[in-house]
Amino acid sequence: MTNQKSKSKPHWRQDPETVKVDILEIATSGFAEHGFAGARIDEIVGRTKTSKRMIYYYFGNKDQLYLRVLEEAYLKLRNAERQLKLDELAPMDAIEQLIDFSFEYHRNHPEYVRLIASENIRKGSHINQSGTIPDLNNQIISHLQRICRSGIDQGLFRTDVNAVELHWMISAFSVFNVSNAATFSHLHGDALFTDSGQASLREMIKSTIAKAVAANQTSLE
Amino acid sequence: MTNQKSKSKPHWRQDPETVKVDILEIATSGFAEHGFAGARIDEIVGRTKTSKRMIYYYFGNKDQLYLRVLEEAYLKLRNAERQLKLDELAPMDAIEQLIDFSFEYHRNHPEYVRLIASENIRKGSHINQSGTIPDLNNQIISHLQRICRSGIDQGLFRTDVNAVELHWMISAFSVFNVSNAATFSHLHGDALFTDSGQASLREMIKSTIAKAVAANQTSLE
DNA sequence: GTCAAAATGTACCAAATGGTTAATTTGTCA
DNA sequence: TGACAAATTAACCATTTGGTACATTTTGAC
Repeated sequence: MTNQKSKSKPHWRQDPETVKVDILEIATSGFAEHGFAGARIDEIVGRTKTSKRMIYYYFGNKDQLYLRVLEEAYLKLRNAERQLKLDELAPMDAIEQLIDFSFEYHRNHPEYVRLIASENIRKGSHINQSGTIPDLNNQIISHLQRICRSGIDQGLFRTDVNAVELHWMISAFSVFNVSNAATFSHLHGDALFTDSGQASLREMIKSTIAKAVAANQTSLE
Repeated sequence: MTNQKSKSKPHWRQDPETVKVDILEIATSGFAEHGFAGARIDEIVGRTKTSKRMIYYYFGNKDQLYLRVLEEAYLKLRNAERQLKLDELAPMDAIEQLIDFSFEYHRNHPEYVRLIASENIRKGSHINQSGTIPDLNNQIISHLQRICRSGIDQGLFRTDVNAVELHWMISAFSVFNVSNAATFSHLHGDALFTDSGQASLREMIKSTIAKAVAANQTSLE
């Protein structure tokens, strides 16, 4: 309505960076909302400040756009993860803090979980083409390995704790809690998904994993 | 090539049940493979013995077909689950057997996991319209409740174990193991997804959950 | 100021896709 | 046996969708 259409000269400023960020953000929510196949380029464009042409200009096609979105999502998670100061903590505290972080991060970034769910439906066809993503994810494992080593050395952890298995467990809880919330709460009620339900779930997870990694305290056997 | 095209009269027999089953089976694999949005009616039809018209004749449209596929998948899981004779077992054994079952069932029926993953991307929009599915899923919870009650009464379980939380945990492990296998194994290696890796994962889950529900054995506190 | 390269807008397109129309055959039962 | 409903085939359609052609404007270097 109030657009300056009367001006004879259409007038705009070049701003590649902002355009790219804009596209990437909207595309993230678009793909997260509907999955890769369900997302619509036109719908994404509609919510963008720019035109469809720009998506193809900067990102090539739908697949490449999705890959960039995925890479960005992984990058953000691992960046946040890196800011944790786990090495200063006692091993068990470090693990509990990591669980807290993981649980809350996934919960607060459902778009990350959904992107990965969609990627798994595609059997990882996009992630396989990424050069950057695998590197990022070594961090968390080696971090966990340091913690495990330390816990074992101090006699606090079972000697056979495995960092990858541990990460698998923490991820399973954190991811499932978000990825399957819709069907689970529909089938079994939403008690677990209220704020207090989530808080107690998180505590349960921590104590569950703590018991799983803890060395046997009894001297039996 | 060898089709009887020369015959002037096209010749076929009516067989509604077989047609419906055929469609449902192929549709299951189609939706599981590509998700709801990614599945293509034409592709499904192509693998069917019947024609596209039949899908619409019997199932109405893509959404309703998907709903029927989903319902069928839930039905099969709960049917299999019902055949477990858990009530005859000691509480802890019952839980471990249930974990074994759940873990293996999901692993052997990835299409079930994938259908639900897709359904969650849609935020449960289909499952919400099903009258049959919610009923089915009460079974497992009440089953777990009996086990928990029994375990608590015998002093074997913590008094605050919660059947829904327990089901949440078992599901989280069983589902994540399949739903995120593609990305997880790409990022962290496939050691956990070989036969022996899966077996040890399963054992770890059982002992982890066993410790989580077990009453404190020490009389400290 | 000129000019080429980068950035953007507008209009358009071919293919894919979910769904339908119309006609034909099969089965059933009075 | 013939009429009528159920089952099935084959061709067709409107819309959506990812992607593009082409013109135009902005920017920065010289």
